Amino acid sequence: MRASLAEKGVALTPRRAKLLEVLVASDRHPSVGEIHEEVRRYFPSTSLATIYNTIELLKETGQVLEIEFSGAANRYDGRIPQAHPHLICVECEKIEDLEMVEPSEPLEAISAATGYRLVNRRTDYYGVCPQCQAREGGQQQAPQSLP
Amino acid sequence: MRASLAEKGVALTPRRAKLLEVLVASDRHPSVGEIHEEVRRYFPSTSLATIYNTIELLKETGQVLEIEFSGAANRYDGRIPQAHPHLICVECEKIEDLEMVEPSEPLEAISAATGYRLVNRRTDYYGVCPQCQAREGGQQQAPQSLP
DNA sequence: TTAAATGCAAATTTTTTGCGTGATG
DNA sequence: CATCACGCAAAAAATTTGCATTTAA
Repeated sequence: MRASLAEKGVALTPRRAKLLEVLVASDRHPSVGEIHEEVRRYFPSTSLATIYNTIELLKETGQVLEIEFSGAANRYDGRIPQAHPHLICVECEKIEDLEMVEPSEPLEAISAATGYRLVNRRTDYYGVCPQCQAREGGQQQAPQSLP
Repeated sequence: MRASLAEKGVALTPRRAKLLEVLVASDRHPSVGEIHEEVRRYFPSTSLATIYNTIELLKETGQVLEIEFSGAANRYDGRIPQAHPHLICVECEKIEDLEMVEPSEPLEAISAATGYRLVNRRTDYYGVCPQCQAREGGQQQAPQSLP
């Protein structure tokens, strides 16, 4: 993973190393803001722009998967950067990896049928997680933050 | 469709009727901006806020499917508001419905396995459409606009 | 006439960009 | 000393909100 960065000729600075670590250590699919907070615990002067820049680098080398949202901040998956299904709680905004589902059609079949040169796929399931269901009818829960 | 609005107790004003018409008449998955332009051709004083408001109403009654993007504007599908796969060209930003693919797992199976109460699904394939491939190597094309 | 619909403009939020400084090889 | 990393602040872009006015049941 670090090798990919080296290949690209970009330096693995301490800040970037920490960002990589945060990304890989978390299975919570953190947002840029959350990554920023974590990195700042070790490098308090780190700016948001640097986080965005570094994530851009990682996206280019396919080392992080970006999960886009319009209203809210994008979320990032540094553990399984290949496209895979996610389970998204619409209440607490938790995002989980969903291992059980494999999309039926391979990209090649769709490519052949449509003429598109496919580069990526996104499959997300939206719902209410068990914890939020249990809490239902009671008061709302604040969206989660990193531990 | 209009009945759904009536049931909800909201008025079907001329602007809203036009917006519905634009939404259903187009298979291009227009953005709010594009819808706005179209509606303005008939009601020039229409504001963007009204478009956003009305789309919010339609979302609540499940009459329009929102396709979220972070960088760009969201796109809307008023023809097939049920979740279904889309084919998205990353160059010209065209969005097509993809009929051939049916996600393998029914929501119920995933619900049972995960404990989530699922409400929606999103499946998108990203690639370069045949037209943009043909143009490749040449100059870039401007993103499409409504006809 | 009472409530809903709307226009307008300001505010919010996320992400991008420009520029100058500083670190590093 | 030349390049890349970075902080800072401003800029962009999409969406939401507050408020006053118009429309309409």
